[in-house]
Amino acid sequence: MRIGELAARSGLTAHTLRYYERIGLLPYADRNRSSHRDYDASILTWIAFLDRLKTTGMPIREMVRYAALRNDGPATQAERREMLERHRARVRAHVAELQDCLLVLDTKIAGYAGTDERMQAHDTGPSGRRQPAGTRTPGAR
Amino acid sequence: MRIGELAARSGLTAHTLRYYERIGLLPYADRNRSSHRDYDASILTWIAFLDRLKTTGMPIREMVRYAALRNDGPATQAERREMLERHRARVRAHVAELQDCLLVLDTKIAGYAGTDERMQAHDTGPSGRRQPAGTRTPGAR
DNA sequence: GCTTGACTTCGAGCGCGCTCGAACCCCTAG
DNA sequence: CTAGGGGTTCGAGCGCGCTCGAAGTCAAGC
Repeated sequence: MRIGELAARSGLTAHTLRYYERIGLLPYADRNRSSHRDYDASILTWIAFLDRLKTTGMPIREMVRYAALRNDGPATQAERREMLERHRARVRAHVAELQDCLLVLDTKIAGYAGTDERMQAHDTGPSGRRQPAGTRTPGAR
Repeated sequence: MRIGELAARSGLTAHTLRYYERIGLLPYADRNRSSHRDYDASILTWIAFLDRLKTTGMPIREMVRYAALRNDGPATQAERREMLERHRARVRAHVAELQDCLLVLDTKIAGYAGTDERMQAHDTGPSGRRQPAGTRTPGAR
């Protein structure tokens, strides 16, 4: 597989794939006689994993470190495992934080909903309330 | 409150606070006779909310847009609400994606754990396993 | 034989979100 | 009167993760 096809199948651009090779995220690819990169399909698995690390916010230099360890063979497994465990802990913490923020967003949005109701009530006159007033969360901004 | 104290209480630097004012994230602060910014404590609530938006990955230019709408008064409430709803949807999707990634990480880490056991079994000989294999939770989060 | 298009290397540039330093001002305490 | 510490504006710089363009090579199809 050449770089164009890998780009299509991985969702990265050819530019990015070359960049990743340059910085050591992807192993140096074999070249054919025209010095075009010739990829094995198995690289897709690795790229997919890198994508997971990226999505979860691992900095590139850390991914590079992981890639280097992987390259160094089985002796580095313990260290790789520790890296992933540390990373997992960070991601879990981040998810918890996001869920916290989601609650805040919910409250805020509920506050706007309450305002809508009051405006609607105003528009349609004192007797025109469509929703009971109690729907609004009192502490909402 | 002057900028130094606000910095201390908000966790941002004075440099960042000035930057935020410059780009419109924070309202233009009143200056005292020495042209030092003089903040009201209520600004802390707004900064805390901005922090939530930032944590959840809202781009600054969008926060600036939100801040501008807020500044324009009640007429913009519907639009602000929509912004927050769209943002909430993105955050929820992102959380789901992260949870997906966590499963992958779990699997990967479990794989390394399996290797550890095999290595330990090898180190200590066929009869020397320290932990029953069943201790390992295969699908653990 | 020529065009086309996918590739190569190389180095510069970009968008984001700050971060920092220079040069200056003002207030207070010793 | 002076030193120090906090503030001011302004514009440049930085780290990250790409992104892009220039200039050249090569193989296939007309």
